[in-house]
Amino acid sequence: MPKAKYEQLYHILKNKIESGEYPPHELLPSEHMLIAELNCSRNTLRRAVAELVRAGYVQTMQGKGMRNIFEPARQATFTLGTIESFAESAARNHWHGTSKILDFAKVTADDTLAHMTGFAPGTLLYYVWRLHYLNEHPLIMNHSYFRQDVAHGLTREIAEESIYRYLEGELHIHIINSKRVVTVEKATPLDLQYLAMGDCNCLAVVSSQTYNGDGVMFEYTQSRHHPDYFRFQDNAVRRSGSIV
Amino acid sequence: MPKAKYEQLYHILKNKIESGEYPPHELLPSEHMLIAELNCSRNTLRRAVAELVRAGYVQTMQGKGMRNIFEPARQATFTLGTIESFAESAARNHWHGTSKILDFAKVTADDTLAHMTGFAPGTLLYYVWRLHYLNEHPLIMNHSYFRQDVAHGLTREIAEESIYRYLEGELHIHIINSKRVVTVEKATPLDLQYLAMGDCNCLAVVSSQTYNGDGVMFEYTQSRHHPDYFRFQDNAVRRSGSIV
DNA sequence: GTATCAAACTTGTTTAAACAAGTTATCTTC
DNA sequence: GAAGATAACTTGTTTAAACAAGTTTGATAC
Repeated sequence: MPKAKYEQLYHILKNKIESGEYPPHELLPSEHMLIAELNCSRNTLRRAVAELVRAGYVQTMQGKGMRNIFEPARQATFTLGTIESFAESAARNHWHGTSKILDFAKVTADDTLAHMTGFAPGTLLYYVWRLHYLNEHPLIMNHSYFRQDVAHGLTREIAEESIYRYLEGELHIHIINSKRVVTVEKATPLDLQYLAMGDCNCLAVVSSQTYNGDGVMFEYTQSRHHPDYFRFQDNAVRRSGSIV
Repeated sequence: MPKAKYEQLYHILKNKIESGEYPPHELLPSEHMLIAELNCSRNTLRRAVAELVRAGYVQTMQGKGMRNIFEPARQATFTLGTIESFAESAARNHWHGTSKILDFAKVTADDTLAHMTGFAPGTLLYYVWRLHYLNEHPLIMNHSYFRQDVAHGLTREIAEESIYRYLEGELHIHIINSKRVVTVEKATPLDLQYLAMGDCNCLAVVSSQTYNGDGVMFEYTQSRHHPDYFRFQDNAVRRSGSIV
């Protein structure tokens, strides 16, 4: 449960939109009415609305109002490839997700690795090679590198369970920010061997750099996804000629 | 040039970060100092900073300050697949981009098309089939559908030039919002015929629904990208257990 | 009836103030 | 010197007010 008031308002409005309490493609009540209904200031309401805009739920129009542009996902939505961990995604969709560690090692970043990951050369790292299964099908292969000084004490046994539960629960690391790049790459022999690709010879690759609460990048992960089960959603807002 | 003050501040700070005036991985001046330097209120500054956070330039840390986490793109960055039009992307990167219309037609959305695009069945549409070249190489194939009542008067000749220039310049349509989904699909015979795929048999597909200033979806485009030249960037911010 | 203007809406931007909460440095106390 | 309290920072949240700007409604004049 979020403690900030604007986050609570965000979820209240989001739920009313998703449940259809606010009719699709119609205008929501005006700011004035929502303020009275939700008992908040205009600024706080507007902050909640700004997040709804960002998430693609409503669109505001100066002088007119805000329109509900939410549409329920049309297909059974596989929303992998987000900042959610695999365990979280699986739980949210009531899937049976399991993982297998293929390798766990301590490495030092050489120039090649440093260039690929963004860590400084010489950085001491944990390397974790994981395979994620969904309903017994191998769908995602992850190559992860964690800074040893941040993810202190990480072991193969912990990685078997959930790395993020250890980082957040035990080490109290706050994961704040994640820069991600999605590309499509030719499948390697390793991909073909482990991912049951069928006759596809390419896969979706999500490279992410993750920062902790101190602003230091502590994780680089290259996530190689079976193309049939990869789906990446985004909502872009354009205003006054500039793209955000 | 953005007229809003917070957008000006955003660009001022963004430029200082990109140019290295603020040292990488160091703290920026505090809000207090930036307010004095930029001659603005705290709220306006914080709005600019919030956009820098979203764009992945800085990371704020309560009690500590804001850290510059910008890193210049390491490889010569092909950043296609954004909300930018192909013409805009090409111009920004000083590339020679050309387009070819393969088909232009007026169609009516049947149930299948309606299901795929999100338009209501029976909607009158323009269909535009385009091929985009970068330095003479065919890289992107677009299947676009525009509502006839919104993109009124669109012709094949206009599409040869720039559709968005017509929509924004002539019809004064404000493009506000674009919902996008990235997937990886098996290449069709059409893809192989037009896109010079080499030995790849998959490609990146960006499906987008674009809304105008009235909140009506007026465009659906399926953009099929040559895998070697597809790159999609994103920055995710996670806070207090919820993902935004 | 029609056109025009004005009033009453709507959202967008900016400033100000106060308090909450997390971090760092300093000073005190032992 | 070490520990702990305190003061002085930092960013985070909330409220209030005023004005700007776009849209709709309705009254007025013709």
